[in-house]
Amino acid sequence: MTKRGPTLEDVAREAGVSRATVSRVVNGVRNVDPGLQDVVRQAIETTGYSPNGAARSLVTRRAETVALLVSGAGDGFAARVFADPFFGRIVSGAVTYLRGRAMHPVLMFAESDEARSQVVDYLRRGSADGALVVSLQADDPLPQMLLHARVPVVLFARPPQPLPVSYVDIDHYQGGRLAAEHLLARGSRRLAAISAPQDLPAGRDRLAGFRDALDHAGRGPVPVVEGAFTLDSGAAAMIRILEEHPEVDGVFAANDLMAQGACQILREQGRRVPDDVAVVGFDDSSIAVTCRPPLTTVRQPVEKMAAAMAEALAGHLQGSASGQTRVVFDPELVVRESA
Amino acid sequence: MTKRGPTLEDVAREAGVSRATVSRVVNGVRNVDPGLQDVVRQAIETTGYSPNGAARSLVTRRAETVALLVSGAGDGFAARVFADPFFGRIVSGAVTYLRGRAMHPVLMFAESDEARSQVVDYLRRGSADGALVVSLQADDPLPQMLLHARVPVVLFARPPQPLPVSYVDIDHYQGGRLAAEHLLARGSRRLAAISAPQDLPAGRDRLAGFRDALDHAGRGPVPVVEGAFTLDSGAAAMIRILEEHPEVDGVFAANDLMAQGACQILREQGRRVPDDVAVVGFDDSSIAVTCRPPLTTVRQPVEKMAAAMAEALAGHLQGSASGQTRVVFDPELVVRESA
DNA sequence: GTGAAAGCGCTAACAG
DNA sequence: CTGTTAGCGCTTTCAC
Repeated sequence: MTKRGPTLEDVAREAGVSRATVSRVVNGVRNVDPGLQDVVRQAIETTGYSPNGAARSLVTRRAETVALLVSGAGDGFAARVFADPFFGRIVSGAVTYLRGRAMHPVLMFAESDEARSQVVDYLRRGSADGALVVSLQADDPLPQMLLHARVPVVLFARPPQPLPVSYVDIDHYQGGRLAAEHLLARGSRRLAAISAPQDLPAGRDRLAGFRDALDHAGRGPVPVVEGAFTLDSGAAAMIRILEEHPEVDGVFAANDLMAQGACQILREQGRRVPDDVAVVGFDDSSIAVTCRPPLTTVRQPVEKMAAAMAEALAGHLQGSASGQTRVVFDPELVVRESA
Repeated sequence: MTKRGPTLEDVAREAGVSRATVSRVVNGVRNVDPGLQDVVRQAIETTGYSPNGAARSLVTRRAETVALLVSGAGDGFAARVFADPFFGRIVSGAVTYLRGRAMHPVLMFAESDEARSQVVDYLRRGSADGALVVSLQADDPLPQMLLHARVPVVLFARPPQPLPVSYVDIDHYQGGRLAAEHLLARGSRRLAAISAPQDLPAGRDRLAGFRDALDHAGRGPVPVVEGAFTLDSGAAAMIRILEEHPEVDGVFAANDLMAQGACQILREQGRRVPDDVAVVGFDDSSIAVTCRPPLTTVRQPVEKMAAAMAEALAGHLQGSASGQTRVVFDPELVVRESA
């Protein structure tokens, strides 16, 4: 690693100009004679020069990098996170936006106290200019830690506790309503819900919207089993619902992965989807398409949301945005075969 | 962003010592009086000091960061990558190893020419010290670009063209044999294969091992349909196999995702797995467990392989490893229900 | 329009 | 064991 590439100095010598001029050319600052520009560019070419990021960051105080943080807990966290295609969409959306602004996204996992403090450290050191964070736990301390460390941050989803922070979200309540109304409209009468964790605002809102729509239609209270966003938890919830309410003919699962688990159980128990039991999921992740049958689901425009997060962060970084930015998107029902 | 945190200088003043001493304490260099150490640590505490990464990197020429590159092509690449749990395991393994060495993994996608040059740029700038790369395309130019830029790199899997580069892989040929022998041993006689892309060494080797084992057992040539590692391609291949060889009673799919696609088709066409048609997958990803029925599959110790990659890279970085490191693991058959 | 010079915050010899 | 002294490679006033 004693590979010391050429520096500005080398290029300047080669081009017969000063470091300052080379710097201006490299950074596209005008006020440089077009002729000289060519000479410099030529010199850069022949020397194979590439600017040193550390030196640059040291003076500009910018790393041109933003951290994309996924926070949660447990062993094999990265593997579990990737099990839900949801995250691929977030990353995709963020990457797409950032790429155009020449910012580098770096994905990091914060699944333990150690990992969290390493992440905060990374930001405090200035290795990244800000963070986009997706938090999977209600009691996740990461957002607070980041805020406390004065790191510019934008969250995916409104945090469980009120925090002076920017975030991007969808109207989950409305999403729950959409699911209920669709099930009702197609004729399902004995409904049940596999909810998201109720310590998450999204979980509460989706369920509240679902329930309110049902109440509004005079379709009283429904059985609810709480899931954990995983395939297994969806399957387990479905089993319990079938035991306790064998007459069920419509289920709203708070994400697609749980809906898939529910479908598997239904099929195993000989119920046809949607003929015997209709199933509505949430997210419209790739699972919705590959699931058998393909899922009717409430779509979150995740890529757009991620792009909005990146945009908000970029705004904060260049100081054009003050205070908190909060963007709430509308969900949309996507009808496929499961309901 | 005019937030200029406290510097070494500030801490030194607060503690009444020189910058050098504070630096020593921060970096855990001994030769510092224990008493002074406490004073310094106290000063760090009260000032809320955190070292500046750029300044440090500038002199150490190390970013304490390694890039984890996933290279391929196409729209929504990140989303597709995440659709295969395989990557979660790679990330998991690498992260686990790196964490202990206080190195930060940064995940980046290189799915277009633009993205690739940005990635190379990132490395050339010194923002990361080296790269672990997972390449999904036979003609991927990224490894070459990295090598050319003199970036320390370790690949996941042997590259299609011989390259003077370190890599970690498994014995795919042996994996194909394991699959064939298992299918034969359980009594399947009319076999077929859904292969991986044949421009990939892994794809060729898996198929060769499968075929050779069959030949060896006197079970002649088998129909082969090439897939693309995706669920859909597995399903499509299965459909074609059923059309052309309805008598098939055993299938080897070159990864779990394609095996899952095959299982879905088989079920839809009224074939029981494994009773009518046995299916063997490859990878032992989380899909193998969640698939119905759970897949018998050839396991790649992906987490260990990723850790080995990180270890090899770390070796190169500290200069203790010279030339290329090549590690080849043995695959292992995991028997579940599908065969 | 261009160059000279002053750091950015840190580590690493080198003295003492 | 501790302090002094040089830079690391770059951007950025400030003169010219």
